[in-house]
Amino acid sequence: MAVEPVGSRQERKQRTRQALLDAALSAEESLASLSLREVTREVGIVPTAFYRHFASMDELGVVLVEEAMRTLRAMLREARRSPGRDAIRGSVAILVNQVGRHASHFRFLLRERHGGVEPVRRAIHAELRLLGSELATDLGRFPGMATWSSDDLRMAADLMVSGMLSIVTALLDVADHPDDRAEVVSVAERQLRLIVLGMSRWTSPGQRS
Amino acid sequence: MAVEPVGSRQERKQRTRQALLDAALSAEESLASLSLREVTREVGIVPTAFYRHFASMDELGVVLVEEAMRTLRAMLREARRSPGRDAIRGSVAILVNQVGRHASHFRFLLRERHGGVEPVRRAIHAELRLLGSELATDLGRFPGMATWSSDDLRMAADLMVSGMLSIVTALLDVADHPDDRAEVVSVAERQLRLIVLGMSRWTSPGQRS
DNA sequence: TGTACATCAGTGAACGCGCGTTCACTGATGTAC
DNA sequence: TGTACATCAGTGAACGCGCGTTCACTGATGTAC
Repeated sequence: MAVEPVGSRQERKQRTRQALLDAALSAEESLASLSLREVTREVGIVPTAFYRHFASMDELGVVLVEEAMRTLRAMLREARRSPGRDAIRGSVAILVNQVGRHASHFRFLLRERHGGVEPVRRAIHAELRLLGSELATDLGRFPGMATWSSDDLRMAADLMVSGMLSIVTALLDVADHPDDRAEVVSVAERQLRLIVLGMSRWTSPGQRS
Repeated sequence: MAVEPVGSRQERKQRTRQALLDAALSAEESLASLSLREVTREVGIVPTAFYRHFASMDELGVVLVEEAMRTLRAMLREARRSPGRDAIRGSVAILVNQVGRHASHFRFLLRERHGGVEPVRRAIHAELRLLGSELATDLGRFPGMATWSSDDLRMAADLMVSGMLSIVTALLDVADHPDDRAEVVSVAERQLRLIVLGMSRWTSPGQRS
């Protein structure tokens, strides 16, 4: 009783493509030192079949950036509409949850952001800049920050993005040591609290004038 | 008139060793995708001569981590004893200066921190943790922070280290666009100011009790 | 429903190349007397 | 100062290996009639 292949030809192609993306994402090493042959071996196809899906590993890498940034965006969207009460604790909890569920996406972004191959680095860089400007717009809608200059909003947004990334870094570092996670969470919450405290006392040029 | 080699055998060996380190440091790619042959080619020796100096590229990488961390430490030391007046502006100026002078060291640390090969990543990770605890001790000596709990000191120190790293990232990103540097400096100064403002209003558990 | 043809994801052989590492070596530098 | 020997940084040939990419192919799936 041979196993029948499932789905249309198009669907199966799509599945192979996703398997290639997943294999590259889950590798320990950076894309720069991951070979096309390793990826196809992992997926179980012959090396030459790779070209049915991507023109090069770089192209695959750029697609992975888009995929990972979609995860990051979804996380921020969730954090943004989290119920008030204790917004900081809630945001960190969402962060912990999402980093746990999509660890490979976050690991990929951090790994390729500085160490990656040029087109991938450029893609990440562009996406993070975009994220910063979106967040700046969002911050401007907060009642307490309505009077901030757009420059200062951008400054605060970038501070939050880089803060978020360093929290993600710390979470990934303790992914294998569950006992240390509580400590990381506690530090992250206090760091955010300190930043928010600073923001609450900040005097934007718009207000100074 | 042939050029005579300069220095003792030991001195010349030392010079070759440093040339290998410099070649690896200045490469665009991560150590993981840099070949031993590329490095020796750059230096102008035969590949097998590499082994007179290092057992492997990993070993060379760990030495580079030590070298780069020495630069980072020197920078922090300089910032620490910078004249008061405007400590934040002064610290950022030192950062800009050092990143300009030792760009390759900072680029190396950021590149290998997440993307690098395992022993190098581990070395960087350990060094940054150490740096954080040193800085926490220093912060505790500030008059205004004498009453902070050691936990909160560590939290603030880690926040400053990660903030510093993201400023370094931004500076390296604009290394080729001198026009954007002033903007990056302005943002960095305001971010630090915001954090210091938060710290000045922070109530450590030690004070709450 | 059946037939003839087109499409195309995956195959497998082949290629030239750069890689890390081994090994025996060379010849200038250093040391002991 | 001169001689005999030891050291050792760098050489060069050789190896087996995995790499990316080419090419002509196969055979199941899809489409037109």
